[in-house]
Amino acid sequence: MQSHDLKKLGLKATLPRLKILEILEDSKLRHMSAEEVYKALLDSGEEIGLATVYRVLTQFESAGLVSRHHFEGGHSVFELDDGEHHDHLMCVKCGKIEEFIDDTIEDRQKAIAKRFEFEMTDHCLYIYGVCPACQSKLK
Amino acid sequence: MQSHDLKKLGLKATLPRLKILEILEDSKLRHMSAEEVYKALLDSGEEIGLATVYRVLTQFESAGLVSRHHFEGGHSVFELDDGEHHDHLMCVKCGKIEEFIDDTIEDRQKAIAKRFEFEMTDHCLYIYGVCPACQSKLK
DNA sequence: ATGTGAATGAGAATCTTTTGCATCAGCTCT
DNA sequence: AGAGCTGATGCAAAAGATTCTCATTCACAT
Repeated sequence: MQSHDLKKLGLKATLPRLKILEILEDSKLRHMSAEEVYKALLDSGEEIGLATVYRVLTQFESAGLVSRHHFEGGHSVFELDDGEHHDHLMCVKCGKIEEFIDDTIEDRQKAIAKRFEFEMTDHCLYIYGVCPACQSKLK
Repeated sequence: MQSHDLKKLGLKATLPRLKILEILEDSKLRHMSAEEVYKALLDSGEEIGLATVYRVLTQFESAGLVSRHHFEGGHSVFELDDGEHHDHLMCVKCGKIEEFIDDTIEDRQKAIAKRFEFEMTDHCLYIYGVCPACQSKLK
């Protein structure tokens, strides 16, 4: 992501914003909490305040750059939004996350929103379970 | 719910637990935050501490009596669990919640968990949108 | 009725997120 | 490149949600 991309979204291309984007792009974790982003910034030698991380992530969310999820723990995690909607499958033991898309489910959701006459703005599906690796460990 | 039902679940039939169950059963809100349960208790003249409300709700969750959801706001809401799984459709303007079940979606979810070899423990689907009433208001 | 371990209440503590405010840094216009 | 306006940042304090500590009380088997 280049600075002019931020500008297109009406956001000044400041150093904190660029660095946070960089972290989100480079991290092997696709889903990071604000705290994790903050720690990653410190690790890469950037002095950026936690409050700024929260502010920037929220702005990115409004701009459609990232999406925010509330998994079972309660607190927010963020992931870069590539424009492709997808749903999540999460291991309740180790926290591993798999992503998937299912057109049948997407269609049914639209049908349901229509049946209740809701104008759908968003939707999310979380499946929780025990991943193969953790199943083996338990034996 | 009678006191012997709590005992069956391995929970002593204490006054706070009985009162909290009563609130959950009687409230017109199917989904209540801990704070809302606490206020309802005060309104009905019960002196029960907020910490107890949290503890009891968590115990009820473990016992399978209630389920906990994290809607977009982030904080927890609880609803009595009648054993019937269902999903949620929520108005982002007024907070109104509709419930539904869709067997097709349920089946697809199982198929997806299987494909990733996850042992599914739970799942939830939230559809967010604007309800009919709020759509009219906006015009 | 009585004893014992579990449950409660009150407040402190913790965790996550937001906010106020003084300072600083992008960006636009010379 | 320089000046100024405006929004962005950092820090610390605040706020909101939830959990924990611990002394006291209560439910219930005996």
